[in-house]
This record gives sequence, structure tokens and C-alpha cells, in this order.
Amino acid sequence: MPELPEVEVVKRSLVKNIQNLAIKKVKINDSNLRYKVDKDAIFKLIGKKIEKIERRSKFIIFRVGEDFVILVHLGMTGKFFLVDKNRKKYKTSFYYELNEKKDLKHDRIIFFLENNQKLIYNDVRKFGFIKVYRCIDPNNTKHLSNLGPEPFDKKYNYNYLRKYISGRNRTIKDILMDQKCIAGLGNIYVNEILFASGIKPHRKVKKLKNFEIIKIIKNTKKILRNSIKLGGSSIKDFSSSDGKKGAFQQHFKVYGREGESCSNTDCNKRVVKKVISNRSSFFCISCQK
DNA sequence: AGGCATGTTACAGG
DNA sequence: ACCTGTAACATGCC
Repeated sequence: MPELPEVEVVKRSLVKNIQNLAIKKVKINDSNLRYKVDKDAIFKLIGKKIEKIERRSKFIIFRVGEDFVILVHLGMTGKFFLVDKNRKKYKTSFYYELNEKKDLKHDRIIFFLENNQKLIYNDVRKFGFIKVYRCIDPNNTKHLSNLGPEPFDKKYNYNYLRKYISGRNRTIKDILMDQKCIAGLGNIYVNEILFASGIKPHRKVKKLKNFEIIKIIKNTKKILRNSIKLGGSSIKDFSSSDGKKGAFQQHFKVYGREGESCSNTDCNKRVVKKVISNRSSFFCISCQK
């Protein structure tokens, strides 16, 4: 999926472009997303204004009217497109490419907004969802109520992580992917954080040294912050019309780089791929202990 | 043709 | 009740 940095970039684009616009009409092309889209609930949004757009972990929260909330998760392939009054289509992040012909098929829900603007939810694999709540603090929904702290939150610090891992017999990769421990990380960034920290993904957390816990926290914040600054990373099959590879290939040091030489200058080993808890892990056997 | 893919969660077993 | 691992979801790309 889009992980936290990509979702943050999408959110910023939405804030900039459609916050404060009213919803005039909604068209549902396919309601079979991860959860069946509640049409009645969506149609109640008509005539209401999008007051505020926020992010929590990988979720996007739209506050609509007085007491409505749209909770969106992009799943693996969810995207938002914007169409302006001149019918020009825009993407909200660099993490995916625009392909008007192919996209059409996967435009699942279209919000017609004030000013002849459109907001399109597009999702190839349909692992994402859109849920509408009324009079509910989204933080009380099952999706948000069990999330750990945001990576940029002061609460995500040495004492917190040390306490969280104590008594657990799991690998560090597992822990960082665990949304209850820390919210917003996924497979790509966890691989990157562990490479930057010099720790192999399958290391058991009980064997982590204190200085390594500190490294993990620092690198988490640093890598995510940097990725947001770069506009979020691209998905794997991203390539622009001129055939250049996307940001995905440019900014990651280990993810997707099986067989390539380790990017640390004094290391001549190659990046190894290994499946750990069902997900691909990439690491350097020499630099990551 | 078969394997793989950014995520979440229901479920089973300990 | 908690902890952990596995499978499933839907679709396209290589």
C-alpha cells in the first residue's frame, strides 16, 4: 500500500485542492470494495461541505458537514484523482502514475463537488474502503481505536518501544509492521528502516541492544520525513511516459533490490531477499546484524 | 502459467 | 484473555 508517507502526500493534496468544497452529487460505479459501500450513507453527504481532511496512520479522514465522517483506507492500490473545471485529471501523489484509459475501469466512486470539480476514488484490487459514519469520533471506530502512536509523535520514543517489546518473542520486523505498536509503517519502509539501523529483519526483539532501539526510532522518523519531502515513493510498476523508472527505484536502499550490491560504500555484498512472516524482506547479510 | 505485489483482519491454535 | 502465524480478499504485471 501506500504507507504513511504516501498517504500523507495524498492528504496534503486533498487539503490543498478540495477542502471547503461542498459535495453536489455522488456516483458509485462499484460498491464492492473491501467493505460493501453503504450507498444510503454516502448519498446523505450530498449538499454538505468537506470541512476538514486529516490523516491517521494510513487512513484518511474527511469531516463532512456538521457531523459526518468519511473514513478511507487505500488498501494496496487505492488512489484519489482530481478533475478540475476544465476536465483535466490530476493525481494526488507521485506514488502512482496517471493512465487515463486504464484508470477508467477502476474509478469506483466519483464525488462531484462545487466548482465543477471531481474527486475520484480509484482502486484496482479493491482492498481499500470508504465508510461513512455519523456522530462518531473516527478514533472510536474499530479501525482507529487500536492503533499505536504516529511515528512523529513524541510518544514514539525509546521508553515506549523498549516497554512494548519487553516480554515479546517476535522479530523486530514483525513489531514494526504491527500497527498496534506503531501506526503507519508497511513492508517497504520497515525494510528501509532496518537497513539504515544495521539490524536484520529476523532479529528477535529480546536481543536488541538499547542503542539499536534508539537507532530504529531515529531512522523511522528520518526516513518517513524524507519520503514525505520527496512526495512519497512510487509503486513498483510506476514508470513515466518517457520510460524512466519512478521514485520507487530511486530512493530505496534495499527494498526490491535483490542481488544488487549493498549501497554502503565499504561493503561489497549483495542484497538478499528472504520471506519472513509471509512478506518479502530485503537486507544485507554483512551490514545488518 | 505461475508467482508475486504497498495491507488488513478473521480465524485457529497455543 | 493474550500471543502468534496463516489464509483470504481482487486484480494485474512480469
